[in-house]
Amino acid sequence: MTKSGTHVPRPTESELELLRILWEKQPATVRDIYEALNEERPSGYTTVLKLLQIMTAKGLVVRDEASRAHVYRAAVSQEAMQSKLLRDLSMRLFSGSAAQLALHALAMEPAGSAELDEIRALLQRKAAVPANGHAQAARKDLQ
Amino acid sequence: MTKSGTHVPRPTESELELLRILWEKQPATVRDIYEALNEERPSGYTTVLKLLQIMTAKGLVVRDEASRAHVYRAAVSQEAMQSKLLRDLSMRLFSGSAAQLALHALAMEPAGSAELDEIRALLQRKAAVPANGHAQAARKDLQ
DNA sequence: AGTTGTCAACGAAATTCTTCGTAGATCGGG
DNA sequence: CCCGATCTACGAAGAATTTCGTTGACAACT
Repeated sequence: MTKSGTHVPRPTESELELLRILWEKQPATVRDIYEALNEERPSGYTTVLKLLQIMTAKGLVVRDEASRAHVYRAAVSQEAMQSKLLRDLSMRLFSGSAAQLALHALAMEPAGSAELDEIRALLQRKAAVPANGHAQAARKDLQ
Repeated sequence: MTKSGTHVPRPTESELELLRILWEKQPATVRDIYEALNEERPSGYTTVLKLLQIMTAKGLVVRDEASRAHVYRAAVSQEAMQSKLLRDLSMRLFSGSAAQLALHALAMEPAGSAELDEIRALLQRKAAVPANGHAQAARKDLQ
């Protein structure tokens, strides 16, 4: 029973590790993922398999069972998961303010990286469209 | 044995909940924390006590056993924990780039909030002093 | 056809997390 | 001095997480 429900749960530590690999290399078989994971840390084949089965049940990944070696894909995009976990952390530790979170993250960052220019551009855009505009488009993903 | 070692571990879900309360109200007794927690969700007194004992062993909180009712304090400031978990998340999900993380967080945020001005100011400062790295993140963290 | 290798499924052990009941010590009043 | 309230410590149950061994199916090679 594949719990075809709507809500994608928060991945655990290990599950997120597999998702990272999937976003990089999907579609992928258990063996693909197993080998990629073992370039980062040692792990058994059936360990990976079991995790993927659990993740399938949770709805974190989807699989194609057509060939003998099942083929897996992430059920959510990396961007959606980033949004989800950021919102999560901002609730948990930043009084729900993603802007506070961003401010803190920027303060930790060395100056002069290319992303800072992107951020300036984003702020410019936000200033141009005062007080809502993107707000909705930007927050349609979670839940 | 109180593991007075160097590394403060990542708090679990519940531990972080207690830390949030402590940052707000410390120093606090078990009862203080218990009552504050129960304004958010129901929980038993000994549940809170046990958690605090575990957190003491982990080094997440420190306690003063002078009076009969022990008095607890967070062992790390909220800012330090924010940095720690942000770095964590950026490693786990943003290829280690806190700037990417910040960019994503900002994109989720409604425009026009007061924090955006702070961020503009911060970027201004970073532009003025290029390539200074961690100088700013090093500002007062502990109390 | 028999042997060898790969696969998914299952179960289960080890660990961590969460919750709370119970016991024993201590304090304040009567 | 005894009673009830409050406190810490201890242990343990239940859930979630992480890991992997074993089994049976299937395939591929000889």
